[in-house]
Amino acid sequence: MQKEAALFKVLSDQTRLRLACLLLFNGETCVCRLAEALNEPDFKISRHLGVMRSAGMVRARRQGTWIYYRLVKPRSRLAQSLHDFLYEGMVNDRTLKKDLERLSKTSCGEPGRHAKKARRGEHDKGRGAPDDGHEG
Amino acid sequence: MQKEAALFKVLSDQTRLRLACLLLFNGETCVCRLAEALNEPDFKISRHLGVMRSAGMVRARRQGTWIYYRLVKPRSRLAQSLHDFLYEGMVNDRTLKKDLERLSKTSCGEPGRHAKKARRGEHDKGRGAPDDGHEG
DNA sequence: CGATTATCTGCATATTTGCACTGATTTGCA
DNA sequence: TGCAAATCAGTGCAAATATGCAGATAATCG
Repeated sequence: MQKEAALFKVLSDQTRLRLACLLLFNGETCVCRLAEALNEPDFKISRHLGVMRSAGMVRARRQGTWIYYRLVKPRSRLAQSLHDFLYEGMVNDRTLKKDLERLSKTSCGEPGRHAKKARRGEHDKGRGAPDDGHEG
Repeated sequence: MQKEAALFKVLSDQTRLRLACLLLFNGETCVCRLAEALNEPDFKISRHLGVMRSAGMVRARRQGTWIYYRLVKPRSRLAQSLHDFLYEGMVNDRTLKKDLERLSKTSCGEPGRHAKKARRGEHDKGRGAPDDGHEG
């Protein structure tokens, strides 16, 4: 059951859990928009997505300059249960709602959008609004 | 969603995942029998049970010399989903079957049983059979 | 009370993990 | 080919975690 423990480990990090939820509720999304939605630097998001990909939880697709990530379609009963579990458990989550809200306003430089994303060094640290402190 | 991530973190350790499964499938069990079932030293099991208890996942009940642990009854939809998820995902797990098998043969000194448990220093390290390598 | 059994805790150590920084790679475009 | 933008990968550091050992605590029995 090493495999299952590893699955839980992937979701034991809040950043990765937020990413998984965003992909679950928003579908395929590119890295830069995810970084904006979470208000975190891109290399951090990239790294966590790499962890999730290594665990076989997400898959990447390249289109031009951008790389789009999506949740792997559940093939096993276990994976389907996990998706259901995530969906039911998070559908009313406050952090997720905020993330989705930010996501809807993102513009990562995709064609037809204005590029205005958080640059390296001016990310989340030290903000005032406790968006994701606790909601249970 | 810090709370949910913490829940996943508890189960991200294989020892704790095995304990959770044993409690899910076997019900309330005392520490010594759990330690025998997992073939791990008692203090290690005690530590992990402490982590699970701090997370609100299990509850302890003292009866004489022994302390019995059980999974907390799911009260939220999320917790119920997690139990279902665990049950469905692990019911056919090889490691769990071995653990349950060992558990059925345990005798931690409870009234009416013969005491014959692993002593400190002679636990699992360096066995030959890869019981829990991978089974999915 | 003292001995025994079961469980928990303090301390030290090894491993793991997250994070920031930097450089390399890939892609688009002229 | 050369340049710019975005993502990926390697390194060093600090914090968190797991583990082992020894000792402490709690309950039972004689």
